[in-house]
Amino acid sequence: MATLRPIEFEILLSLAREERHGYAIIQDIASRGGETVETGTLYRALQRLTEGDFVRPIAQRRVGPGDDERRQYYAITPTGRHAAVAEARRLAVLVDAAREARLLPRLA
Amino acid sequence: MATLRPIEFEILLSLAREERHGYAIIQDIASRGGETVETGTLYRALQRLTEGDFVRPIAQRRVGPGDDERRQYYAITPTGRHAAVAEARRLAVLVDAAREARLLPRLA
DNA sequence: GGGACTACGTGCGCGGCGCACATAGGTTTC
DNA sequence: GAAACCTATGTGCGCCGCGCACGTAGTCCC
Repeated sequence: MATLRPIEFEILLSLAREERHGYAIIQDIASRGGETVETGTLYRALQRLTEGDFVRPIAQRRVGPGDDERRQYYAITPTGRHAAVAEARRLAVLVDAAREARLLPRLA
Repeated sequence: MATLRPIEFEILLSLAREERHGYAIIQDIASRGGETVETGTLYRALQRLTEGDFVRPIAQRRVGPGDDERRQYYAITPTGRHAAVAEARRLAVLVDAAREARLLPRLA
């Protein structure tokens, strides 16, 4: 498959830590970077990732206090994890290159 | 301005090291990552970057042996460098997050 | 003389994304 | 108590970035 889109990598990264529902992914991404992810962008990206078997919707969830039954939880698949690792490596190389170009300080 | 597109960051990163012409940028990017950048994609991205004052076409060049007069050299501008630094920082944060998610080994 | 490489560029179509909007229950604010 | 906002998921529409193909043209190699 081609390279993951930035938004797709963000989603996989979010799900690599723990299973999350769509809205929680939006908040997680917002808490990291500054960029706000539009709902349309996110839910459609989740659809693509599901179709490509990078992500798997979780059938059911215990409904405890504070749980919203509207939520659809997602988990990362082995395929998704593999792709995320590859993309993370690519980005790490890019960051190293940025250090060599003195865009970032060495050993920060 | 919005976040730099991946291809735009790659170009700025390439030009941050030294002034280059379009075709040399393609080769530079190809030598780093695996992805081949299509000519249409690159030259149009260069146009956008020029219009946004991230990059500046260099008027003239000494024509020595091995120099091709068809070449159009580009240099990164202060604006472009600033944007590239911001993007590099964002990516570094992302890579750190990938380490925390155990997608990458710590201290690699 | 056919092919590969260098170098820059345009034309076209697909699809991803931003923005707006729909729906709807819960909570906070004046 | 109504208006505003938050949570939560999703669709519709239009712009435009990108991949792919193609055009042009010089050089070099066998």
